[in-house]
Amino acid sequence: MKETKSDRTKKFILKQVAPIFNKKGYVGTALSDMERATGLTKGAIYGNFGSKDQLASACFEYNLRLLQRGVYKAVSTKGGSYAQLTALLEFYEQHYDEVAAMGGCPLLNTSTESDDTIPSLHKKVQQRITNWKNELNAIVRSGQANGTVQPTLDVERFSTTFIAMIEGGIMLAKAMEDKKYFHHAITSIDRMIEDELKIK
Amino acid sequence: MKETKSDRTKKFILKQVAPIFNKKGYVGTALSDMERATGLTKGAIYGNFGSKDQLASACFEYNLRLLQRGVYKAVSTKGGSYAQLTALLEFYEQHYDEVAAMGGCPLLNTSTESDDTIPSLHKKVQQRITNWKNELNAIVRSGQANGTVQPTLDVERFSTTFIAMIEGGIMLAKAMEDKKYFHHAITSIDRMIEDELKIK
Amino acid sequence: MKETKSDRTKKFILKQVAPIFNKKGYVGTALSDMERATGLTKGAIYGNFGSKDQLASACFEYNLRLLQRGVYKAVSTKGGSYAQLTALLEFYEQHYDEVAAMGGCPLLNTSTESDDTIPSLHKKVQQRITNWKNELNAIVRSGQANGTVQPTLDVERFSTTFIAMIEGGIMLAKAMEDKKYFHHAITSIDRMIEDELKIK
Amino acid sequence: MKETKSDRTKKFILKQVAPIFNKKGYVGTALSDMERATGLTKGAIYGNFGSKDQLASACFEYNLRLLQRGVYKAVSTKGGSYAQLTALLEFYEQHYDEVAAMGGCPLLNTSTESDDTIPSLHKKVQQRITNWKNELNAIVRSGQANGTVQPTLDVERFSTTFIAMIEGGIMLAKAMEDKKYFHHAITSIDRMIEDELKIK
DNA sequence: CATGAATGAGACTTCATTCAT
DNA sequence: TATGAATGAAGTCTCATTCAT
Repeated sequence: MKETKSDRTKKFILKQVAPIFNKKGYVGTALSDMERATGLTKGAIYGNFGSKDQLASACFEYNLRLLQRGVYKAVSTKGGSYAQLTALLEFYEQHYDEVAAMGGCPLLNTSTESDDTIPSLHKKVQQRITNWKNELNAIVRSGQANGTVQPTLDVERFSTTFIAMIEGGIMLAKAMEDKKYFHHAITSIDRMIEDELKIK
Repeated sequence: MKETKSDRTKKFILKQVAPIFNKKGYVGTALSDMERATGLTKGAIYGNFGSKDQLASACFEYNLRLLQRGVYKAVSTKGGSYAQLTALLEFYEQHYDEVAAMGGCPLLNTSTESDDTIPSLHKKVQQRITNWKNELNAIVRSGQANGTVQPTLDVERFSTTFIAMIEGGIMLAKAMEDKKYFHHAITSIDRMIEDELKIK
Repeated sequence: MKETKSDRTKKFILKQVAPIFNKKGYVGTALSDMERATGLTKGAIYGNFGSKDQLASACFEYNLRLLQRGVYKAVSTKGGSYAQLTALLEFYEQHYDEVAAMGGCPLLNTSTESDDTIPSLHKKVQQRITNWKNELNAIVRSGQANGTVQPTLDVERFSTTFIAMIEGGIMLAKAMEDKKYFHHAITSIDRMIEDELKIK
Repeated sequence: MKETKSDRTKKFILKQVAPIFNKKGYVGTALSDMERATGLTKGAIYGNFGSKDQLASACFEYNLRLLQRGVYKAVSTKGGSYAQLTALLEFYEQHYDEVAAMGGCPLLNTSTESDDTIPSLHKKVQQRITNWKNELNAIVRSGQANGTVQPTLDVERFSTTFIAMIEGGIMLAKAMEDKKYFHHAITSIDRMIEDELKIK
């Protein structure tokens, strides 16, 4: 099946509009912003996505996929829980500037804006967080299974904390406009792995 | 000098409007929302605060003061770094429901909305984060001074991570609508204190 | 009868507000402008003048009286039509800068703003124009009576043209921000007197 | 290129709105007035003109073009300075009722409202006055060149006075609601031509 | 598929005015 | 008298959305 013209336009719109949504938020992003960014008319945008809502959802997923694309590559080549977790941390640290430039982590941004007000986005956020957590869980549990990770570890707590530190670290670094805050978070996750996962 | 009627009205407006700003954000909160919440007219609101901007700033500070009022009390009665840090964690955990009910942590919410778009709020967020960090630094350093805390600890990293975990934990718990995610963060901070601060 | 406090306040308000009305017009002048200019509150202004309308009327008269005060002095000391007319022209020319600084001729400004929209002011404008014209008529007719002015002159046309040139000259000078345009008008009136009034 | 729908709507809006601006002034004309006059919505008006300011400017030019269209025709068919000047005066006199009906001379109205407050309009007024004056200058100077007009005449003063009398005359006639005041001005210009331009 | 033009609701803000104190 | 506080209407402008072409 060939890629239709519509498919190409859709992708183009997403590429231009997704970072705006991430920076200015759902309510803060106007269709006029999108017209400016794409050079298309409102009509064209509505023709390709049925509503602001649907476009916002698509942008949210586009933004996340952008980040995840690299993650999979980084992790999948490694064997062993520690190698994979370390690869993750390295990946995040290496790509912080990109994330900052696109307006921060879409999960964090969308989450704080949508949780009390925009159910459709809120639901998507929940799914993504659950996925992320499950992947971390899997990595750690495989380590427990092959005896390289502390069997008594509360895996859920570890994964949750891992995510919390990444997101909290991004929030701090973005707010303070200084990536050292994110670096601190990464270092602390590393220490947590050392202190809580390693078998001494 | 007595409390004027204007003072009372201002406080009343803040009390009614601050949680709305925290839930719906700066852009998402309309003056019509405020009219509904206060029973006052736009004119009255503008008479007491000069603009949406100024009211938003005042609400941000109101929301934070609300949280901090209890914190000071909780911490100031304790002696010793560990007791103070533990008191903090206990306080946060005990008040999570309130924070969730008011729409989450104002620092987190305001930060993610304002960092790319609303300079006046962004600046206030930076100040508050800096304050919070400095207070944590002070607690830990006094412990180092009296020999109860690891002298080699990177205090800045600890405080930063502390905040990141609190904020990341709130974000997760609110997004997932399950306070256990916040509890995990608290527990992990506790472990971090055990592993990194305690002298063995 | 002593001047009451109310009288003093009224005068003070007029003095501060009248030039604003002249510059910004009736619709363009807001009560907030008046508060700023007087340091008084809306309530005080309403207490002394019952409405924006009444205050505007009072300001119109205040502005005109300001101009006329000097005119009377300048003319009344002279004897003879020519001397009086020349005194008038000299007076206008000497005071152009003041008039420009106060925002132009109140008659002209109020006239163009009010003629299609504000009956109360429009009526006052008509009265003032009529007065002005009658005074000019009287000067010229007394000259005709004592045989110093052309008896065949159409006095009404002369007086009308006199006023039209003064007002048109002010309009041009203010619009072009160059008093030479007013000077031209004065010169032309002088020539008109020479050509049409003088008996050769 | 055909006339687009937008062009037609723009013209329609101008036609309906321009006289309102001329009568009620820039500040006095509200968007609601325009909605009423056109039957269009605010959105439609803003879609065709970007702001009240731009629409006001366009209306000012529309109003003037309306007047000038006839002037050119009237003058261009005549040869000789006197014939042209007389044609002008005749034209003005014949069209006074129209001008009165549209709210007076746009140059006069816009000038007195804008000179202290609306720079964009003020600038346009200056340009138009300059043009008008230059055209009159050209007519008179061509007469001087071919020896039919007094060579010693101060042409600038003549043209300036011509305009001042037209505008002053309109102001008086509109204020007094009696066109005889304008007629007087026209007659006086005629006399000025007789007395100052003609070579005896 | 995309545009151009329009809508109607609602945004933030300021207006003239009132009235208890 | 004058103030402080409030009102309700109206101001300009932008919003998301629709639909004929």
